[in-house]
Amino acid sequence: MDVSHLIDALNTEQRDAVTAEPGPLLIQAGAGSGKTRVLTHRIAWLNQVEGVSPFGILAVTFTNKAAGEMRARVEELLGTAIGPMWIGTFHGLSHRFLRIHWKEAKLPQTFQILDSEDQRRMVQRAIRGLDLDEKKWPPRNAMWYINEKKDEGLRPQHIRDDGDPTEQQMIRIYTAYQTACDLAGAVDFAELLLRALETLRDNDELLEHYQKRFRHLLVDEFQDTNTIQYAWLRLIAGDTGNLFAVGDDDQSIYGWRGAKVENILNFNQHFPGTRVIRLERNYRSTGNILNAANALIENNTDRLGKNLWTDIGEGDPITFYSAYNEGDEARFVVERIMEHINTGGRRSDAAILYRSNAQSRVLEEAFFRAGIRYRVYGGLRFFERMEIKDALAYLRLISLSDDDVSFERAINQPPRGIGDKTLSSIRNAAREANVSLWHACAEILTANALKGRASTAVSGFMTLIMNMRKETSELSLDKTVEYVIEHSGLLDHYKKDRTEKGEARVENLLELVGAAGAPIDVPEDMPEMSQLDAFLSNAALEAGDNQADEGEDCVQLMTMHSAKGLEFPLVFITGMEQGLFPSKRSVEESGKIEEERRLCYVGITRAEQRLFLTMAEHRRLYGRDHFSTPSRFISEIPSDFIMEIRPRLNVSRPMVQTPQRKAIREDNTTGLSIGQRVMHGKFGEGTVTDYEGQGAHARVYVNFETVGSKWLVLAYAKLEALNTA
DNA sequence: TTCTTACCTCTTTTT
DNA sequence: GAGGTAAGAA
Repeated sequence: MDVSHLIDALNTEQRDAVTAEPGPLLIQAGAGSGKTRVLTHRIAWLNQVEGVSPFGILAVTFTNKAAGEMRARVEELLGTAIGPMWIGTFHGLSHRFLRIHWKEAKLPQTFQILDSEDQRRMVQRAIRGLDLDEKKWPPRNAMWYINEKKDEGLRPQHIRDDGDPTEQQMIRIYTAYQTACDLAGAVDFAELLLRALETLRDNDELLEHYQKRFRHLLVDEFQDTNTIQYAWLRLIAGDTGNLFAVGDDDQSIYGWRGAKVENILNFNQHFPGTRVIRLERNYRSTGNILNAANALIENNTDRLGKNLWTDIGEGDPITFYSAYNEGDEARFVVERIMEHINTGGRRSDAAILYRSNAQSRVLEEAFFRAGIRYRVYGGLRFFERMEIKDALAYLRLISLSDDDVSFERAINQPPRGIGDKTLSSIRNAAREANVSLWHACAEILTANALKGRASTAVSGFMTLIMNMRKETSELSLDKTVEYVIEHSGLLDHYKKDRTEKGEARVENLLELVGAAGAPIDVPEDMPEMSQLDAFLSNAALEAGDNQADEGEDCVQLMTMHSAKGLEFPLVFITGMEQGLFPSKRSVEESGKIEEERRLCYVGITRAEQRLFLTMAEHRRLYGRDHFSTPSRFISEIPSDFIMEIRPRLNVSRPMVQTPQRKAIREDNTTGLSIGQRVMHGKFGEGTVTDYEGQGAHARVYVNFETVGSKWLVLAYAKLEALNTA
């Protein structure tokens, strides 16, 4: 068979990777080195040359987008559909597994998936159920704790509390939450993975079956795998499976949510005889951009080490612009993009990257004023919108009335006279009898334990749900959705809101009907799943895009995290300020700075031709003023590759409102003004960026060049004011 | 019960 | 500065 189309366009290293003998393989793929191409060609190679059936291949990614892209590209290479191949996200594939083996996993057949918001509510209920103060035990923190433990594969009984009361309390919350989930047939994201892992591990027959079936495993973005994902891979790979891992330790930017770079660094130990292949040739960026990236990342210590190169040529130097404030920064960016457009460039060539989402607003305003179309990534997505979640709650109740999260959401939305008091008596009854809210309602009603009005309202709600179930049982999915938004009263409820927001909500609800009309493929190995359940699971797992017109030619705004895996001819990294990027927190916690630097590396390597770095000397963020020095990352880029441009003279100096603001706040009794350079005996030189308090309590916030920002009490810290030239 | 006003928090994000 | 939650007023 002629397989030249699979290898002809590849360089030597890529070809080595694609055609390697079976066995553990670690591909160190630098940014822009063609890793997706290697992955997809490897799959095609396995199938066409090694004769591996699509059934025997499991390929896993982190995002639905990446999974979809991989599937499409493999199908294109093979010229045929590859339906039975397991290509998907860790969560998607675990979900598929659990739908098939729900009995072994001890789940109800119609188990529901909780998204983050559902999960938070569920944790909140557990906390209230334990009679804990929500102020002291914020649901969100408890949720983080639970997810962290689940991501490490830990159940409450596995956690050692070491007598720590906080830990003990968290374990109690975890336990209560898990009990509630099991009762409601609810599975959160982390649970999908953990439950799949446990089911496989504790069931020899299943394990043997899947180990035999999936002789070839391929993983993308391997540096982002966390403990449980890695355990999942190792379990399925077994001792003889072939794991093909593609990753880049320099692009590991998700340590804060449990990703373990160690999985790459220790790969050899777990898989003896691992062959390592490095892809260092970059096909994306100019020499200047790559050199800057290489020099920056050199400052990290824990690296496998690699150096990107290109023969594209040097290209333009990187530009650094220091703006007066965030408005001036935005203006600079907009002007550069205007120039680009005026010389025939496309808007979609340009990406504006920032560290935190809060930075997008000023940029958005500037683009809006300039009349340039833009698109912001991140934020609320379609299936996460309030009105959509309301409608989904009704649909879930139709499918499984024991779903407590949906019950709480639907029962008084739209308002039907069931208030806190009635609801809490239902909750209590449910907790005491250890049954779902729905079940408790039924019992309360037969026992006649509610007052007249509440009783009518509650039984009215139950009848409504039961009627919906009956009336929609024969309807198609989109007709079901239509029926539900109509008869639940949701549509009328939102129609009453005549504001723009309300109108958008009504539109979204109608769009949901449309979404339900689109065909959804229930994979053939999940035959027992109803259309409705498939739709609901899909809604949770793939929350949908946040903006409809994706194909439009517009400027892209996003965080550096969400830019990973993307590339643009023209890239702006904004907010290059000490304290913002690297973030204040990462400077304070030791060891965090390296991940921050990797994030910067990711940002830089997104650029193909032109890269602009900008900062604002003065920035208002979260309603507070910040005065900053340039990010240390700027100085880590050798001056050969970067060109600093001075502000232009025709820019009217924007208002730095310190005088008025001082009057509003309090008198500055520190004797130091913001922006003042100071010298500290231990910390060295720094700049005053804030102050607070009076007399003996007066403190100043100083941004030191070497140790970052610190609050200092003036009475103790001997600060020497320096003259600024 | 429901609507309105005060208070708190606040990196990064996918599933 | 905004969004979400919690206590007060109609």
